[in-house]
Amino acid sequence: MSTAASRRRPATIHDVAREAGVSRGTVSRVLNGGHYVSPTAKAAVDAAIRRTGYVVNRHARSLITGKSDSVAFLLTEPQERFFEDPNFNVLLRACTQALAAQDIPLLLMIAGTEDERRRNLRYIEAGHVDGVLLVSSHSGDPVVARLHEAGVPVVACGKPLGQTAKIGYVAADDRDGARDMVRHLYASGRRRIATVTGPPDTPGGVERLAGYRETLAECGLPADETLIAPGDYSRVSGEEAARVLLERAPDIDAVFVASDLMAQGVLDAFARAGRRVPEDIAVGGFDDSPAALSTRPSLTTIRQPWDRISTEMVRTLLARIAGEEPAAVILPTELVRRESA
Amino acid sequence: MSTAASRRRPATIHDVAREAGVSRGTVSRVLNGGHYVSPTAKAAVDAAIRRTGYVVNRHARSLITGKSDSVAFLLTEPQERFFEDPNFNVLLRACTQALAAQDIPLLLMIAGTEDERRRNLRYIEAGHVDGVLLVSSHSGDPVVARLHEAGVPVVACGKPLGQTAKIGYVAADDRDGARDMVRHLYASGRRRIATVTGPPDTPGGVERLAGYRETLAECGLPADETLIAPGDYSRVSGEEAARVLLERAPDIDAVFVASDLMAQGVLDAFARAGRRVPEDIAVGGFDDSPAALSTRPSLTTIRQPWDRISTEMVRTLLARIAGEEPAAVILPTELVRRESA
DNA sequence: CATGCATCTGTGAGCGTTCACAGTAGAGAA
DNA sequence: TTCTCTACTGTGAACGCTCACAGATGCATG
Repeated sequence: MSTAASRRRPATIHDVAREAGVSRGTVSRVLNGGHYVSPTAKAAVDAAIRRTGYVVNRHARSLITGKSDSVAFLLTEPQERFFEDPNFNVLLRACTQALAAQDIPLLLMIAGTEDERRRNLRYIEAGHVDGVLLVSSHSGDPVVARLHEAGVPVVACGKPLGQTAKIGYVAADDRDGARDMVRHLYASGRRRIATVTGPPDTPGGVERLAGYRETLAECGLPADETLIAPGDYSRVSGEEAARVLLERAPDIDAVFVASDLMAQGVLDAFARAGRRVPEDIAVGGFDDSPAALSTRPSLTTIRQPWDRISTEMVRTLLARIAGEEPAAVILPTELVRRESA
Repeated sequence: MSTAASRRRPATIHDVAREAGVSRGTVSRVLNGGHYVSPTAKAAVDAAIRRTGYVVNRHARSLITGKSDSVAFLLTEPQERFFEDPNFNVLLRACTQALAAQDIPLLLMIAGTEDERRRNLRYIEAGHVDGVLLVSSHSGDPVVARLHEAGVPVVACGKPLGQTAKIGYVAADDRDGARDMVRHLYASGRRRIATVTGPPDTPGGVERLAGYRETLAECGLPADETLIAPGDYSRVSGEEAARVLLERAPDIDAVFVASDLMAQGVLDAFARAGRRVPEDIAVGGFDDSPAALSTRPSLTTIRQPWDRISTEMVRTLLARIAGEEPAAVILPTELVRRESA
């Protein structure tokens, strides 16, 4: 060995027991809640643990309990989206934190390719994790069904589309957020309100468009399909959609864009076309991602409560693991007014 | 139970042995390389494994081998940076992939607060992971020393500053990258070349500034401290630095900015001050982050080979775990010419 | 004084692996 | 034939923990 300290053999529950003058069983009881342990014994064990620097061996524990005390964060998304989309960062970080508070490690799994998906599924189905935080937007993602079939507790981020299986999920109220934004545009006097949608196989794509349509009807504005341009959440798709809109309907005075990233592209396209925002056209985004602050002008948007979404996902998953039924949690969004609308 | 499939008791090595008509030992040997196993026996075991759907129980294995066959990705950074900096995404994803290829799961640990740091260290020092991929930039980060002291194999991303302990790391050639950029600015005719630096307690902050200084000297340009403005890698710090530079040295015709994120801020500030890029002032960034493509004008920058950095980190760590000495790996950067310079 | 109950404690078994070791069979050498 | 060597195989003993169970103690109740 050449490293500084040779790793000493770590203390076991035996060492602690001997040190404290009690049996293994008593130490184990102290470790697991301390019920049926006399105060004296508990104190002795606590002291012994501190003296020996004992830390439980999770492998040994898992071997007998059959639980791993860890959960997977499984991302089944095309790579690009993970690279580009700052939402994942926020979600991932918040989940890690919420789990860390319970001393549960998070295994990060990314299944971009078919091969990675197979590998990850095998790992999960082998029971190496107690549950899965799933981030996947494709409707009909086979992973969802597979996991459900295998009996692995799952909580998805966003409502899984086209899924017959009943699985738990946590989502922001996309439809309501969209309504808020379109109402806001209407309230500020806009009457030719277009939209750039998300992909139709994602909950956000579907729901935000639905919210847009509902609100137009509610405000008495005519439904006009030329005002609807498709996007795929990427920046460039926003740019392209904006070009399409300007060509098809040059008289638009507002656009509700289904993601901030696309809104960046829209702003660029408008700038290049010489349209002023918000004077000529108001632009509303969705997400309140960090990018929304750095656009010029800064972006009026719908805030998704990522911190709450994450903590709810973790809470729901742990409850699920503990045996509760799958539940759906819908969280409210919030309109953030900035310069673009 | 209400879930679809009740989790069946998974097959053990015993089941496979019985099914194949051999002993546990033989199955174990097949699992671990297949040496000293007859072709007949191996075939029988392989078939039995396929039939039973056997997957090794890693807890049982770890219990006896003393290895966890997993590694931690430990991030000890102020939160904001993780949120904002797209580099982490790329690094994290590539590391996950490189590890997945070896069937080694990655535990994500984020130590923003002192409490999280303690918790994560305790976990790592308990031997729950075989090694650590460390992303930490603060010079004198106590985590580095603690891990080294505990004898845990560590590979850092970027050279750990102010560290007496000899630990392995993988880094891009910051200094050389900076030189390339400044030479490029010089070659395009610029003679008043300023710089916005990274934090002085990070390797990137130090080395990129050193490269800048060296190249100025090499080109015969005078060293002028008023041309050096400090930043902290954040967008706003770039904006602020640009303002400072314009005030102190209004005649600058180029700026080398030590990160793309800061370069965004610089571009904004210049746009607001009415300076055209690149006509009046050329701007060069560093990182080639996704954001570099979406600025207006697009950003000329230095590409850090994140994919190679990640694979090298993983390779080095696994070698380290296998008993090799710590090594330093320096990877070349590349100048990416776009519109801003 | 026996009985019951609640609280506490120690003991053995077993979780699913790997590893060291003992053993078997067959080939080739003496 | 006998011995040695190599290729292969099976068997117990661990690894460090939890869990079920059996005892032990003290106290209230009949």
